Amino acid sequence: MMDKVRVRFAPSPTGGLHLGGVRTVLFNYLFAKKHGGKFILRIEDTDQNRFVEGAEKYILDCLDWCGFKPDESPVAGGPYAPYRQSERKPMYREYAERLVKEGYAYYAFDTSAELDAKRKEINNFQYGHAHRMDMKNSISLPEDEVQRLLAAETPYVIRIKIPEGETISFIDLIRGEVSFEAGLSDDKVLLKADGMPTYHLAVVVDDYLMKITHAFRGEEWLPSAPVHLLLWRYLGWEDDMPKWVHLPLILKPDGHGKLSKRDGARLGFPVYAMSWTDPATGEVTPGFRELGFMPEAFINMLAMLGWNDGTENELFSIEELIDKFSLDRVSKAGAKFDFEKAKWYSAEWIKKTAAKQLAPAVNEVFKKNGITAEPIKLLAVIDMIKDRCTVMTDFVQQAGYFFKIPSEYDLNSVKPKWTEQKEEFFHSFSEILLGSAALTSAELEAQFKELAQEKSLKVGDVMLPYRIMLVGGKYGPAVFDITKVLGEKEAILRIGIALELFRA
RNA sequence: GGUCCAUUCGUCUAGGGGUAAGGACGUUAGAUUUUCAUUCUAGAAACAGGGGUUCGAUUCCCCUAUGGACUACCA
Repeated sequence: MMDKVRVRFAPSPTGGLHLGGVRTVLFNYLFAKKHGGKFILRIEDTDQNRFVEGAEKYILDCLDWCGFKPDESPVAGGPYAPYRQSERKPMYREYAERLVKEGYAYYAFDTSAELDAKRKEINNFQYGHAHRMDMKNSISLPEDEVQRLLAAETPYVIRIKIPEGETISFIDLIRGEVSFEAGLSDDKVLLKADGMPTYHLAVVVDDYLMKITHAFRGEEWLPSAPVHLLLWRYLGWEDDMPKWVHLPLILKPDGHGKLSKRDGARLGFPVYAMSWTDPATGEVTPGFRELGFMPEAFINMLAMLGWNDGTENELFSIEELIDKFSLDRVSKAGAKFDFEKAKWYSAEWIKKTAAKQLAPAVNEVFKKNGITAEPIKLLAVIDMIKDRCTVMTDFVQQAGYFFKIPSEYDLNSVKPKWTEQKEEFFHSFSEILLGSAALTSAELEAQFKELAQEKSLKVGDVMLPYRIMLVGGKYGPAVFDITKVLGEKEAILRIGIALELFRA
Protein backbone atom coordinates (compact mmCIF):
# COMPACT_ATOMS: atom_id res chain seq x y z
CA MET A 1 0.00 0.00 0.00
CA MET A 2 0.94 3.60 -0.32
CA ASP A 3 3.16 5.01 2.39
CA LYS A 4 1.70 7.48 4.81
CA VAL A 5 1.09 10.66 2.89
CA ARG A 6 3.60 13.41 3.63
CA VAL A 7 3.39 16.74 1.86
CA ARG A 8 5.25 19.96 2.37
CA PHE A 9 4.79 23.63 1.70
CA ALA A 10 8.18 25.10 1.04
CA PRO A 11 8.07 28.86 0.72
CA SER A 12 10.99 31.15 0.40
CA PRO A 13 10.73 33.78 3.13
CA THR A 14 11.18 36.83 0.98
CA GLY A 15 8.02 38.83 1.60
CA GLY A 16 4.26 38.63 1.67
CA LEU A 17 2.42 35.39 1.04
CA HIS A 18 0.70 35.49 -2.30
CA LEU A 19 -2.74 34.10 -3.15
CA GLY A 20 -1.18 31.42 -5.26
CA GLY A 21 1.07 30.44 -2.41
CA VAL A 22 -1.88 30.10 -0.08
CA ARG A 23 -3.71 27.99 -2.59
CA THR A 24 -0.70 25.71 -2.85
CA VAL A 25 -0.73 25.35 0.93
CA LEU A 26 -4.45 24.74 0.85
CA PHE A 27 -4.21 21.92 -1.68
CA ASN A 28 -1.29 20.41 0.23
CA TYR A 29 -3.25 20.64 3.42
CA LEU A 30 -6.48 19.24 2.00
CA PHE A 31 -4.65 16.36 0.42
CA ALA A 32 -2.77 15.55 3.61
CA LYS A 33 -5.86 15.71 5.81
CA LYS A 34 -7.92 13.79 3.32
CA HIS A 35 -5.46 10.93 3.44
CA GLY A 36 -4.63 11.11 7.10
CA GLY A 37 -1.14 12.29 6.28
CA LYS A 38 1.27 14.91 7.54
CA PHE A 39 1.57 18.50 6.44
CA ILE A 40 5.06 19.89 6.76
CA LEU A 41 6.33 23.43 6.55
CA ARG A 42 9.87 23.78 5.30
CA ILE A 43 11.52 27.13 4.93
CA GLU A 44 13.58 27.49 1.78
CA ASP A 45 15.98 30.20 2.79
CA THR A 46 18.99 29.23 0.75
CA ASP A 47 19.39 32.60 -0.87
CA GLN A 48 21.15 34.68 1.70
CA ASN A 49 20.94 37.77 -0.47
CA ARG A 50 17.19 37.66 -0.30
CA PHE A 51 16.87 37.30 3.43
CA VAL A 52 14.02 39.47 4.66
CA GLU A 53 13.55 40.21 8.31
CA GLY A 54 10.26 38.97 9.66
CA ALA A 55 9.19 37.10 6.54
CA GLU A 56 9.29 33.70 8.17
CA LYS A 57 7.24 34.82 11.13
CA TYR A 58 4.78 36.36 8.70
CA ILE A 59 4.37 33.06 6.85
CA LEU A 60 3.75 31.28 10.13
CA ASP A 61 1.13 33.86 11.04
CA CYS A 62 -0.57 33.49 7.68
CA LEU A 63 -0.82 29.74 8.05
CA ASP A 64 -2.18 30.27 11.49
CA TRP A 65 -4.80 32.72 10.31
CA CYS A 66 -5.90 30.31 7.61
CA GLY A 67 -6.06 27.49 10.09
CA PHE A 68 -3.36 25.34 8.51
CA LYS A 69 -1.41 23.92 11.37
CA PRO A 70 1.76 22.21 10.17
CA ASP A 71 2.49 18.85 11.77
CA GLU A 72 6.19 19.55 11.41
CA SER A 73 7.82 22.94 11.03
CA PRO A 74 10.75 25.06 12.17
CA VAL A 75 8.84 26.03 15.29
CA ALA A 76 6.93 22.81 15.93
CA GLY A 77 10.00 20.69 15.20
CA GLY A 78 9.60 17.09 14.08
CA PRO A 79 11.50 13.92 13.33
CA TYR A 80 13.29 15.38 10.31
CA ALA A 81 14.49 18.66 11.81
CA PRO A 82 15.81 21.12 11.08
CA TYR A 83 13.10 22.46 8.78
CA ARG A 84 14.98 25.52 7.72
CA GLN A 85 17.28 24.88 4.78
CA SER A 86 19.90 27.35 5.95
CA GLU A 87 20.31 25.12 8.99
CA ARG A 88 20.73 22.06 6.83
CA LYS A 89 23.55 23.58 4.83
CA PRO A 90 26.24 20.93 5.51
CA MET A 91 24.04 18.08 4.25
CA TYR A 92 23.75 19.37 0.75
CA ARG A 93 27.47 19.53 0.03
CA GLU A 94 27.81 15.86 0.81
CA TYR A 95 25.31 14.92 -1.86
CA ALA A 96 26.72 17.37 -4.38
CA GLU A 97 30.20 15.97 -3.89
CA ARG A 98 28.86 12.48 -4.28
CA LEU A 99 27.39 13.43 -7.62
CA VAL A 100 30.73 14.86 -8.71
CA LYS A 101 32.53 11.70 -7.66
CA GLU A 102 30.12 9.59 -9.66
CA GLY A 103 30.41 11.75 -12.74
CA TYR A 104 26.93 13.26 -12.63
CA ALA A 105 28.11 16.69 -11.66
CA TYR A 106 31.24 18.79 -11.88
CA TYR A 107 33.05 21.77 -10.45
CA ALA A 108 32.78 25.01 -12.39
CA PHE A 109 35.17 27.86 -11.74
CA ASP A 110 33.78 30.50 -14.07
CA THR A 111 33.31 33.88 -12.48
CA SER A 112 30.05 35.71 -12.94
CA ALA A 113 31.89 38.23 -15.12
CA GLU A 114 33.05 35.43 -17.40
CA LEU A 115 29.55 34.05 -17.53
CA ASP A 116 28.15 37.42 -18.44
CA ALA A 117 30.72 37.87 -21.17
CA LYS A 118 29.83 34.48 -22.59
CA ARG A 119 26.13 35.31 -22.58
CA LYS A 120 26.83 38.49 -24.42
CA GLU A 121 29.04 36.74 -26.94
CA ILE A 122 26.74 33.84 -27.68
CA ASN A 123 23.07 34.29 -28.32
CA ASN A 124 20.87 32.19 -26.04
CA PHE A 125 23.94 30.87 -24.30
CA GLN A 126 23.37 27.80 -22.21
CA TYR A 127 25.90 26.28 -19.88
CA GLY A 128 25.32 22.77 -21.14
CA HIS A 129 26.61 20.13 -23.49
CA ALA A 130 27.06 22.62 -26.30
CA HIS A 131 29.37 25.00 -24.46
CA ARG A 132 30.49 23.08 -21.41
CA MET A 133 33.90 22.39 -22.91
CA ASP A 134 34.55 26.06 -23.61
CA MET A 135 34.19 26.93 -19.95
CA LYS A 136 36.39 26.55 -16.90
CA ASN A 137 35.29 23.39 -15.17
CA SER A 138 36.44 20.00 -14.03
CA ILE A 139 35.35 18.43 -17.29
CA SER A 140 37.09 20.82 -19.64
CA LEU A 141 40.20 21.42 -17.54
CA PRO A 142 43.03 18.90 -17.02
CA GLU A 143 42.90 17.06 -13.72
CA ASP A 144 46.00 18.69 -12.25
CA GLU A 145 44.67 22.16 -13.09
CA VAL A 146 41.42 21.33 -11.32
CA GLN A 147 43.37 20.16 -8.27
CA ARG A 148 45.45 23.33 -8.32
CA LEU A 149 42.38 25.57 -8.48
CA LEU A 150 40.72 23.63 -5.69
CA ALA A 151 43.87 23.78 -3.55
CA ALA A 152 44.08 27.53 -4.15
CA GLU A 153 40.54 27.83 -2.84
CA THR A 154 39.26 29.26 -6.07
CA PRO A 155 35.52 29.87 -5.70
CA TYR A 156 33.49 27.29 -7.58
CA VAL A 157 30.00 25.99 -7.98
CA ILE A 158 28.88 22.45 -8.58
CA ARG A 159 26.80 21.92 -11.69
CA ILE A 160 24.77 18.93 -12.74
CA LYS A 161 25.93 17.37 -16.00
CA ILE A 162 22.78 17.18 -18.03
CA PRO A 163 22.93 14.39 -20.62
CA GLU A 164 22.29 14.99 -24.27
CA GLY A 165 19.64 13.20 -26.27
CA GLU A 166 17.80 11.72 -23.36
CA THR A 167 14.06 12.01 -22.98
CA ILE A 168 12.76 12.40 -19.49
CA SER A 169 9.14 11.69 -18.82
CA PHE A 170 7.12 11.46 -15.71
CA ILE A 171 3.55 11.39 -14.51
CA ASP A 172 2.05 14.55 -13.16
CA LEU A 173 -1.06 13.83 -11.13
CA ILE A 174 -2.91 16.70 -12.76
CA ARG A 175 -1.58 16.62 -16.31
CA GLY A 176 -0.79 13.00 -16.90
CA GLU A 177 2.41 12.08 -18.69
CA VAL A 178 4.76 14.94 -19.43
CA SER A 179 8.01 14.56 -21.28
CA PHE A 180 11.03 16.67 -21.96
CA GLU A 181 14.22 16.44 -23.89
CA ALA A 182 16.78 16.62 -21.08
CA GLY A 183 19.53 18.22 -23.13
CA LEU A 184 17.46 21.34 -23.61
CA SER A 185 18.08 22.34 -20.04
CA ASP A 186 21.41 23.84 -19.06
CA ASP A 187 23.74 22.41 -16.44
CA LYS A 188 21.99 23.88 -13.45
CA VAL A 189 24.03 24.98 -10.50
CA LEU A 190 23.41 22.65 -7.58
CA LEU A 191 25.74 24.11 -4.99
CA LYS A 192 26.51 27.79 -5.00
CA ALA A 193 29.89 29.34 -4.33
CA ASP A 194 28.81 30.19 -0.81
CA GLY A 195 28.19 26.53 -0.11
CA MET A 196 24.42 26.87 -0.12
CA PRO A 197 22.41 24.60 -2.37
CA THR A 198 20.16 26.00 -5.06
CA TYR A 199 16.49 25.10 -5.02
CA HIS A 200 17.15 22.23 -7.43
CA LEU A 201 19.43 20.34 -5.09
CA ALA A 202 17.74 21.34 -1.87
CA VAL A 203 14.25 20.33 -2.93
CA VAL A 204 15.38 16.88 -3.99
CA VAL A 205 17.57 16.22 -0.98
CA ASP A 206 15.01 17.46 1.50
CA ASP A 207 12.03 15.81 -0.12
CA TYR A 208 14.01 12.58 0.06
CA LEU A 209 15.22 12.98 3.61
CA MET A 210 11.83 14.15 4.81
CA LYS A 211 10.11 11.27 3.04
CA ILE A 212 7.78 13.48 1.08
CA THR A 213 5.26 11.42 -0.89
CA HIS A 214 3.54 14.09 -2.98
CA ALA A 215 5.22 17.26 -4.18
CA PHE A 216 2.80 20.11 -4.89
CA ARG A 217 4.09 23.26 -6.53
CA GLY A 218 3.07 25.87 -9.08
CA GLU A 219 3.09 25.13 -12.76
CA GLU A 220 6.02 27.49 -13.20
CA TRP A 221 8.18 24.63 -11.96
CA LEU A 222 7.22 22.26 -14.72
CA PRO A 223 10.16 23.14 -16.98
CA SER A 224 12.71 22.36 -14.29
CA ALA A 225 11.10 19.09 -13.32
CA PRO A 226 13.42 17.07 -15.60
CA VAL A 227 16.44 18.39 -13.70
CA HIS A 228 14.87 17.23 -10.48
CA LEU A 229 14.04 13.87 -11.96
CA LEU A 230 17.61 13.40 -13.04
CA LEU A 231 18.76 14.26 -9.57
CA TRP A 232 16.47 11.68 -8.00
CA ARG A 233 17.86 9.15 -10.42
CA TYR A 234 21.54 10.08 -10.01
CA LEU A 235 21.26 10.07 -6.26
CA GLY A 236 19.82 6.58 -6.50
CA TRP A 237 16.50 7.45 -4.96
CA GLU A 238 14.18 7.10 -7.90
CA ASP A 239 11.99 4.57 -6.12
CA ASP A 240 11.32 7.06 -3.35
CA MET A 241 10.52 9.96 -5.61
CA PRO A 242 7.34 11.82 -4.65
CA LYS A 243 4.42 12.01 -7.03
CA TRP A 244 4.45 15.34 -8.82
CA VAL A 245 1.52 17.71 -8.71
CA HIS A 246 1.95 20.90 -10.70
CA LEU A 247 -0.88 23.27 -9.87
CA PRO A 248 -2.30 25.66 -12.46
CA LEU A 249 -1.39 29.30 -12.04
CA ILE A 250 -3.51 32.16 -10.77
CA LEU A 251 -3.55 34.82 -13.46
CA LYS A 252 -4.12 38.54 -13.67
CA PRO A 253 -7.82 39.46 -14.03
CA ASP A 254 -7.11 41.69 -16.99
CA GLY A 255 -4.51 41.16 -19.64
CA HIS A 256 -2.43 38.11 -19.05
CA GLY A 257 0.27 36.59 -16.94
CA LYS A 258 0.83 35.52 -13.38
CA LEU A 259 -0.94 37.55 -10.76
CA SER A 260 1.49 39.78 -8.91
CA LYS A 261 1.23 42.15 -6.02
CA ARG A 262 1.57 44.99 -8.51
CA ASP A 263 -1.73 43.96 -10.07
CA GLY A 264 -3.39 44.28 -6.72
CA ALA A 265 -2.15 47.80 -6.30
CA ARG A 266 -3.06 48.69 -9.86
CA LEU A 267 -6.55 47.17 -9.80
CA GLY A 268 -7.37 47.86 -6.16
CA PHE A 269 -7.57 44.49 -4.47
CA PRO A 270 -5.32 42.52 -2.15
CA VAL A 271 -3.02 39.81 -3.39
CA TYR A 272 -1.46 38.83 -0.08
CA ALA A 273 -3.23 36.82 2.59
CA MET A 274 -2.35 39.31 5.29
CA SER A 275 -0.89 42.73 4.91
CA TRP A 276 2.85 42.83 4.66
CA THR A 277 5.18 45.64 5.58
CA ASP A 278 8.47 45.66 3.75
CA PRO A 279 11.05 46.19 6.49
CA ALA A 280 13.44 47.90 4.11
CA THR A 281 11.10 50.46 2.57
CA GLY A 282 8.26 50.50 5.07
CA GLU A 283 5.91 49.96 2.16
CA VAL A 284 2.67 48.26 3.20
CA THR A 285 0.95 45.82 0.88
CA PRO A 286 -2.61 45.19 2.02
CA GLY A 287 -3.96 41.73 2.67
CA PHE A 288 -7.30 39.92 2.60
CA ARG A 289 -7.41 39.70 6.35
CA GLU A 290 -7.11 43.44 6.86
CA LEU A 291 -9.66 44.07 4.17
CA GLY A 292 -12.13 42.14 6.24
CA PHE A 293 -12.23 38.67 4.72
CA MET A 294 -13.06 35.83 7.06
CA PRO A 295 -10.43 33.12 6.70
CA GLU A 296 -13.23 30.67 5.87
CA ALA A 297 -14.29 32.80 2.92
CA PHE A 298 -10.74 33.33 1.74
CA ILE A 299 -10.03 29.60 1.80
CA ASN A 300 -13.34 28.74 0.16
CA MET A 301 -12.68 31.21 -2.64
CA LEU A 302 -9.17 29.90 -3.19
CA ALA A 303 -10.32 26.30 -3.26
CA MET A 304 -12.77 27.06 -6.05
CA LEU A 305 -10.04 28.63 -8.13
CA GLY A 306 -9.12 25.50 -10.01
CA TRP A 307 -11.16 22.90 -8.20
CA ASN A 308 -14.80 21.91 -7.82
CA ASP A 309 -16.56 18.88 -6.46
CA GLY A 310 -18.58 18.20 -9.57
CA THR A 311 -21.83 19.46 -8.10
CA GLU A 312 -23.22 22.96 -8.25
CA ASN A 313 -22.23 23.69 -4.69
CA GLU A 314 -19.73 26.49 -4.25
CA LEU A 315 -19.79 27.08 -0.54
CA PHE A 316 -17.62 24.74 1.47
CA SER A 317 -16.25 24.74 4.98
CA ILE A 318 -12.73 23.47 5.45
CA GLU A 319 -14.11 20.17 6.77
CA GLU A 320 -16.24 19.76 3.66
CA LEU A 321 -13.28 20.61 1.47
CA ILE A 322 -11.17 17.96 3.15
CA ASP A 323 -13.98 15.48 2.69
CA LYS A 324 -14.60 16.28 -0.98
CA PHE A 325 -11.12 17.14 -2.23
CA SER A 326 -9.65 15.09 -4.99
CA LEU A 327 -6.78 15.79 -7.36
CA ASP A 328 -8.59 14.51 -10.41
CA ARG A 329 -11.01 17.39 -10.12
CA VAL A 330 -8.29 20.03 -10.23
CA SER A 331 -8.31 21.82 -13.55
CA LYS A 332 -5.29 22.06 -15.78
CA ALA A 333 -5.63 25.60 -17.04
CA GLY A 334 -4.71 28.73 -15.13
CA ALA A 335 -7.51 30.80 -13.63
CA LYS A 336 -7.87 34.55 -13.78
CA PHE A 337 -8.46 35.99 -10.38
CA ASP A 338 -11.87 37.65 -10.02
CA PHE A 339 -12.13 40.00 -7.06
CA GLU A 340 -15.89 40.41 -7.51
CA LYS A 341 -16.37 36.71 -7.00
CA ALA A 342 -14.02 36.81 -4.03
CA LYS A 343 -16.24 39.45 -2.42
CA TRP A 344 -19.26 37.31 -3.05
CA TYR A 345 -17.70 34.45 -1.09
CA SER A 346 -16.99 36.88 1.70
CA ALA A 347 -20.57 38.13 1.80
CA GLU A 348 -21.94 34.60 1.71
CA TRP A 349 -19.78 33.56 4.63
CA ILE A 350 -20.81 36.52 6.71
CA LYS A 351 -24.45 35.76 6.00
CA LYS A 352 -24.19 32.11 6.91
CA THR A 353 -22.16 32.58 10.07
CA ALA A 354 -23.97 32.99 13.38
CA ALA A 355 -23.75 36.31 15.21
CA LYS A 356 -22.02 34.63 18.11
CA GLN A 357 -19.24 33.40 15.83
CA LEU A 358 -18.93 36.74 14.13
CA ALA A 359 -18.84 38.80 17.32
CA PRO A 360 -15.13 38.54 18.18
CA ALA A 361 -14.08 39.64 14.71
CA VAL A 362 -16.65 42.43 14.67
CA ASN A 363 -15.36 43.61 18.01
CA GLU A 364 -11.90 43.69 16.59
CA VAL A 365 -12.79 45.92 13.64
CA PHE A 366 -14.82 48.06 16.02
CA LYS A 367 -11.86 48.47 18.31
CA LYS A 368 -9.69 49.60 15.41
CA ASN A 369 -12.28 52.28 14.72
CA GLY A 370 -12.84 53.45 18.24
CA ILE A 371 -16.20 51.79 18.72
CA THR A 372 -17.11 49.94 21.89
CA ALA A 373 -20.06 47.57 21.86
CA GLU A 374 -21.95 46.01 24.74
CA PRO A 375 -21.96 42.22 24.13
CA ILE A 376 -25.71 41.54 24.23
CA LYS A 377 -26.60 44.46 22.06
CA LEU A 378 -23.81 43.55 19.67
CA LEU A 379 -25.29 40.13 18.98
CA ALA A 380 -28.67 41.63 18.19
CA VAL A 381 -27.10 44.20 15.92
CA ILE A 382 -24.98 41.66 14.06
CA ASP A 383 -28.04 39.56 13.33
CA MET A 384 -29.81 42.62 12.10
CA ILE A 385 -27.20 43.79 9.66
CA LYS A 386 -24.88 40.99 8.64
CA ASP A 387 -26.82 40.50 5.42
CA ARG A 388 -25.73 43.93 4.30
CA CYS A 389 -22.00 43.40 4.82
CA THR A 390 -19.65 42.20 2.14
CA VAL A 391 -16.52 42.17 4.28
CA MET A 392 -16.07 42.35 8.03
CA THR A 393 -14.89 45.92 7.92
CA ASP A 394 -18.31 46.90 6.55
CA PHE A 395 -19.62 46.43 10.08
CA VAL A 396 -18.04 49.72 11.01
CA GLN A 397 -20.28 51.67 8.73
CA GLN A 398 -23.23 49.31 8.76
CA ALA A 399 -23.38 48.83 12.54
CA GLY A 400 -21.24 51.53 14.06
CA TYR A 401 -24.12 53.95 14.51
CA PHE A 402 -25.76 51.60 16.96
CA PHE A 403 -22.97 52.35 19.37
CA LYS A 404 -21.91 55.83 18.46
CA ILE A 405 -23.63 59.00 17.38
CA PRO A 406 -23.08 59.50 13.66
CA SER A 407 -19.99 61.55 12.97
CA GLU A 408 -21.28 62.63 9.59
CA TYR A 409 -24.75 63.30 8.26
CA ASP A 410 -25.97 63.13 4.71
CA LEU A 411 -27.22 66.71 4.90
CA ASN A 412 -27.68 67.05 1.17
CA SER A 413 -30.58 64.65 1.35
CA VAL A 414 -32.48 66.66 3.94
CA LYS A 415 -31.45 70.29 4.08
CA PRO A 416 -32.76 71.44 0.70
CA LYS A 417 -36.24 70.27 1.61
CA TRP A 418 -36.10 71.07 5.26
CA THR A 419 -39.00 73.10 6.68
CA GLU A 420 -40.14 74.40 9.98
CA GLN A 421 -43.10 72.17 9.72
CA LYS A 422 -40.81 69.16 9.70
CA GLU A 423 -38.87 70.43 12.64
CA GLU A 424 -42.12 70.85 14.46
CA PHE A 425 -43.00 67.26 13.58
CA PHE A 426 -39.85 65.93 15.20
CA HIS A 427 -40.44 67.89 18.37
CA SER A 428 -43.80 66.21 18.65
CA PHE A 429 -42.39 62.84 17.76
CA SER A 430 -39.79 63.19 20.49
CA GLU A 431 -42.65 63.62 22.94
CA ILE A 432 -44.20 60.40 21.72
CA LEU A 433 -40.87 58.65 22.04
CA LEU A 434 -40.65 59.75 25.63
CA GLY A 435 -43.44 57.40 26.56
CA SER A 436 -43.09 54.67 23.93
CA ALA A 437 -40.74 52.25 25.63
CA ALA A 438 -43.43 49.58 25.82
CA LEU A 439 -44.35 49.79 22.13
CA THR A 440 -43.16 47.42 19.44
CA SER A 441 -41.41 48.87 16.44
CA ALA A 442 -44.54 48.32 14.34
CA GLU A 443 -46.65 50.20 16.85
CA LEU A 444 -44.14 52.99 16.96
CA GLU A 445 -44.18 53.17 13.20
CA ALA A 446 -47.97 53.46 13.28
CA GLN A 447 -47.72 56.38 15.67
CA PHE A 448 -45.14 58.03 13.51
CA LYS A 449 -47.39 57.79 10.48
CA GLU A 450 -50.39 59.00 12.37
CA LEU A 451 -48.47 62.02 13.54
CA ALA A 452 -47.31 62.78 10.04
CA GLN A 453 -50.89 62.74 8.86
CA GLU A 454 -51.94 65.04 11.65
CA LYS A 455 -49.26 67.48 10.61
CA SER A 456 -50.23 67.11 6.95
CA LEU A 457 -46.84 65.75 6.04
CA LYS A 458 -46.08 62.95 3.66
CA VAL A 459 -44.67 60.01 5.56
CA GLY A 460 -41.81 59.68 3.15
CA ASP A 461 -40.83 63.29 3.72
CA VAL A 462 -40.10 62.69 7.38
CA MET A 463 -39.08 59.05 7.29
CA LEU A 464 -35.83 59.67 5.46
CA PRO A 465 -34.82 62.61 7.66
CA TYR A 466 -35.54 60.46 10.70
CA ARG A 467 -33.29 57.74 9.35
CA ILE A 468 -30.52 60.20 8.75
CA MET A 469 -30.91 61.53 12.27
CA LEU A 470 -30.29 58.10 13.72
CA VAL A 471 -27.92 56.59 11.18
CA GLY A 472 -26.26 59.51 9.46
CA GLY A 473 -26.97 58.20 5.98
CA LYS A 474 -29.42 56.51 3.68
CA TYR A 475 -28.79 52.94 4.72
CA GLY A 476 -29.53 50.40 7.39
CA PRO A 477 -32.49 48.26 8.44
CA ALA A 478 -36.00 49.50 9.21
CA VAL A 479 -35.79 52.80 11.14
CA PHE A 480 -38.15 51.77 13.89
CA ASP A 481 -36.18 48.60 14.51
CA ILE A 482 -33.14 50.81 14.85
CA THR A 483 -35.04 53.02 17.23
CA LYS A 484 -35.91 50.11 19.47
CA VAL A 485 -32.34 48.82 19.57
CA LEU A 486 -31.00 52.29 20.22
CA GLY A 487 -33.59 52.98 22.90
CA GLU A 488 -36.00 55.90 23.05
CA LYS A 489 -33.68 58.06 25.10
CA GLU A 490 -30.89 57.78 22.61
CA ALA A 491 -33.27 58.41 19.71
CA ILE A 492 -34.50 61.62 21.30
CA LEU A 493 -30.94 62.68 21.87
CA ARG A 494 -30.03 62.08 18.25
CA ILE A 495 -33.10 63.90 17.00
CA GLY A 496 -32.02 66.88 19.04
CA ILE A 497 -28.48 66.86 17.73
CA ALA A 498 -29.56 66.42 14.14
CA LEU A 499 -32.16 69.13 14.36
CA GLU A 500 -29.41 71.64 15.08
CA LEU A 501 -27.56 70.59 11.96
CA PHE A 502 -30.58 70.43 9.71
CA ARG A 503 -31.67 73.85 10.71
CA ALA A 504 -28.28 75.53 10.32
C1' G B 1 14.00 32.34 -30.41
C1' G B 2 13.62 27.36 -27.97
C1' U B 3 10.98 23.90 -24.68
C1' C B 4 6.76 22.63 -22.07
C1' C B 5 1.70 23.44 -20.57
C1' A B 6 -3.07 25.09 -21.62
C1' U B 7 -7.87 26.63 -24.61
C1' U B 8 -16.57 25.89 -22.91
C1' C B 9 -20.58 32.60 -21.66
C1' G B 10 -16.71 38.97 -19.82
C1' U B 11 -14.80 35.73 -15.30
C1' C B 12 -14.71 30.85 -12.34
C1' U B 13 -16.46 26.40 -14.14
C1' A B 14 -20.01 21.59 -15.12
C1' G B 15 -20.57 18.37 -19.00
C1' G B 16 -19.14 14.95 -22.69
C1' G B 17 -19.92 11.40 -29.58
C1' G B 18 -26.70 12.49 -30.47
C1' U B 19 -27.84 17.90 -24.55
C1' A B 20 -32.57 23.10 -24.70
C1' A B 21 -24.42 22.99 -23.60
C1' G B 22 -25.94 23.39 -16.84
C1' G B 23 -24.44 26.49 -12.50
C1' A B 24 -22.06 30.70 -10.06
C1' C B 25 -19.94 35.85 -10.13
C1' G B 26 -20.75 40.11 -12.77
C1' U B 27 -24.40 42.44 -15.98
C1' U B 28 -29.65 43.89 -17.75
C1' A B 29 -34.99 44.23 -16.59
C1' G B 30 -38.75 43.67 -13.01
C1' A B 31 -40.88 42.56 -7.87
C1' U B 32 -40.27 43.35 -2.55
C1' U B 33 -38.07 46.74 1.04
C1' U B 34 -41.28 54.75 2.09
C1' U B 35 -33.47 54.27 2.70
C1' C B 36 -29.63 51.06 1.33
C1' A B 37 -28.50 46.09 1.19
C1' U B 38 -30.57 41.27 1.28
C1' U B 39 -34.18 38.23 -1.15
C1' C B 40 -37.14 36.70 -5.44
C1' U B 41 -38.35 36.38 -10.85
C1' A B 42 -36.89 36.87 -15.76
C1' G B 43 -33.13 38.02 -19.71
C1' A B 44 -28.57 38.57 -22.58
C1' A B 45 -24.07 35.82 -22.77
C1' A B 46 -19.67 30.30 -24.51
C1' C B 47 -17.66 25.04 -26.93
C1' A B 48 -10.72 29.55 -30.90
C1' G B 49 -10.18 28.01 -36.33
C1' G B 50 -9.26 24.19 -40.05
C1' G B 51 -8.88 19.25 -41.29
C1' G B 52 -9.90 14.26 -40.22
C1' U B 53 -12.44 9.62 -37.54
C1' U B 54 -17.77 8.78 -37.37
C1' C B 55 -24.40 7.91 -39.51
C1' G B 56 -23.33 12.04 -36.11
C1' A B 57 -18.71 15.93 -33.17
C1' U B 58 -18.32 20.95 -28.46
C1' U B 59 -16.67 15.99 -26.80
C1' C B 60 -11.60 11.51 -29.98
C1' C B 61 -6.98 12.50 -33.36
C1' C B 62 -3.83 16.01 -36.17
C1' C B 63 -2.51 20.89 -37.63
C1' U B 64 -2.93 26.13 -37.00
C1' A B 65 -3.94 30.18 -33.92
C1' U B 66 -3.94 32.29 -29.29
C1' G B 67 -2.46 32.54 -24.24
C1' G B 68 0.77 31.25 -20.35
C1' A B 69 5.16 29.31 -17.82
C1' C B 70 10.23 28.55 -18.06
C1' U B 71 14.91 29.63 -20.28
C1' A B 72 20.04 32.99 -13.06
C1' C B 73 25.38 31.03 -8.26
C1' C B 74 16.03 33.38 -7.30
C1' A B 75 12.80 30.36 -5.52
